[in-house]
Amino acid sequence: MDVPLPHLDRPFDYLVPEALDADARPGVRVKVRFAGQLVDGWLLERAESSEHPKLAYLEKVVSPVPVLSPEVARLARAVADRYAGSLADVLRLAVPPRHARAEKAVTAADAPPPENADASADADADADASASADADVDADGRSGGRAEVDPRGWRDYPAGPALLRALTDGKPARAVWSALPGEDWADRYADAVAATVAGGRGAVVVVADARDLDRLDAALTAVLGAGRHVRLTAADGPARRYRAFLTARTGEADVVIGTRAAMFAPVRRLGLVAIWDDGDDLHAEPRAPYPHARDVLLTRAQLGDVAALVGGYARTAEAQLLVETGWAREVVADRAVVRSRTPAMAPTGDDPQLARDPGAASARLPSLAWTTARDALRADLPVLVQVPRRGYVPSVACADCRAPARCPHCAGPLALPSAQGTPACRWCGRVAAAYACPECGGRRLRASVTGARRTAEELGRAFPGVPVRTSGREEVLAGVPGGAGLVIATPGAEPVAEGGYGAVLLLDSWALLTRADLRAGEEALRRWMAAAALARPGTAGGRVVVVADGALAPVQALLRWDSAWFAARELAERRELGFPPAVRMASVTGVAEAVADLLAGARLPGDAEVLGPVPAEEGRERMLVRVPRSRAAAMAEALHAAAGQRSARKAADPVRLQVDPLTLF
DNA sequence: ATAATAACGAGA
DNA sequence: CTCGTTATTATC
Repeated sequence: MDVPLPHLDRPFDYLVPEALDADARPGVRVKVRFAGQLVDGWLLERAESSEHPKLAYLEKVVSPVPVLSPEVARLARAVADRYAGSLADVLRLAVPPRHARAEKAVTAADAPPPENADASADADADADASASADADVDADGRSGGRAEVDPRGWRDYPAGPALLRALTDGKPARAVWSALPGEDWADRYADAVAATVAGGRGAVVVVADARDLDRLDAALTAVLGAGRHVRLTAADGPARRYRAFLTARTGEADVVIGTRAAMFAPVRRLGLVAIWDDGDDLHAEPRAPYPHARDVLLTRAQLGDVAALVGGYARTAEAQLLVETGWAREVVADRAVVRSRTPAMAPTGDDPQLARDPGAASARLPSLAWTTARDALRADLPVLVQVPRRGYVPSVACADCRAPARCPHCAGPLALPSAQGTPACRWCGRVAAAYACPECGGRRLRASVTGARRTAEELGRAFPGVPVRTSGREEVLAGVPGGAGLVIATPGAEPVAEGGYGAVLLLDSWALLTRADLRAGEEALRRWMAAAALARPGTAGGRVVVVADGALAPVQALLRWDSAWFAARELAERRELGFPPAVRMASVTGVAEAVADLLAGARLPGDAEVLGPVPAEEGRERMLVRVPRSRAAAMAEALHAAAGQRSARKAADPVRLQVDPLTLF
């Protein structure tokens, strides 16, 4: 039933009228009379009999195309359960809205045996190159005794060739991959997909944004040719999206790549799920029940005996957990290879007062950063400058060592209610009157508001006569030429430079590191590594300057190019503090009475801790529930059931449930 | 939204 | 005790 009410989150039985018998197959969209009105629904399965005494008839089959495959139906149920959500909400994410014209075009081209004509004169003059039903590989998949995929690109990683072999052999290998700097990750993913396809199976690959998707698309086209894979992304609009979806559903394409809209893509004989850069917060779905692409894909792998590949330059704490629990194996390069590929890296002091360097016209670049950039430009090499975007949440940090201040009781973030007030915890509300920094013993606190106001002009003035390009929110550059030039980019928008950058400057790290966020360190490292990966190796003159204290752990991890070390440390710390992914958390947000009401009705597992309240956006508050990972399912079930009770009695004020919310503070 | 069902209270 | 009215709850 396509209603999001949690108390209706279960199947209902209907009679199938004779006339609809043929079309009423599992997976089709239907309309049924429910509580007097016509509602949309999904036909999950046909049964001989029903427990229910008086059944109504199915009103209509919306379309005979079974858009919900049994595999995806099972996955959607599992995702709903994990996230304390309703199946209907997940299905809304999993199956794109029907587009009748696109459906007609695809089924018309599909129903008669393999026809080459692209009959979509009506659809649009779409340059849908990757979806064209071009014919050298046919839909029978098997594509027989195809030679093994050349593992050359994976040879830098001792476990790499074995991974490709396992994929071709159809084994459910699970890998956490740490990419080397300078690695062409899209080519490596294309190898993995090709290896899977060579074994007669399909693949789903999810990336964070359109730029990564274009890169992967190009790499796959080079390896597989056009027609074998299809792009699935919400940015393509409803018609194209639905069309790509159907192309996968019918088995015409057995590889689906896309942004998180693709995570539920119905691929036949699925053999591999993969995600690139799983730390990017674009992988978190912003609509209920807020599933994360990594978790959806891993659930899919788990349910279906499917291989999984989680890769990035930086490793997340979640990926580290997969490694430490033995669920996945790490695929990493030897230290010697890492050293030979890494650009020369150096930290430099970041105190704004130090920036009054006589050589730097802009007075904002520390001298090491300035000279490094100058040298690269003189060598006719491009220089990348990474500048964080403005608008990070202000928080409170130790005035002496700048460690974020945490509550001694529950490790929540401290905040200063007023300039001269006493710091208080934003989670448990306790006042931390006698706060002493656990790092350095300092007793003074400061508000860490970031004032990063650097602009391209400002930096351009520091290097007169050098062409300056910017890449950011409004306009993202995919690539820049190899000669001398300055590129100013915000994190995630760094263009690839031909031949690699001669220098990469990472500025304003302080703003990244003091963010009131559990993932601040991990996120800073992720962004730095993504930028540093674009530099030439040190042996070819590539240099990276990070404007940060070299003693800080994320900086250390960058200098050594060792995000596995950092992720392990991070995960250990989260175990200590009781933070995800070491534990499972859920947040309950709404007006105070509603939140209290829901929690009062929730039969939470005995060892659940309830933290809060914390003020949330206007008038609302937020409570956090924390359980050991072994109780995760029970917690989700209890919260979903409690939400069901409330919706059944039509409680007015809505409550938002989020399992593993992206931000905790 | 609407129908069934349970709960309740007044009057016979 | 029964009937009529009103809250409650399930909705194939």
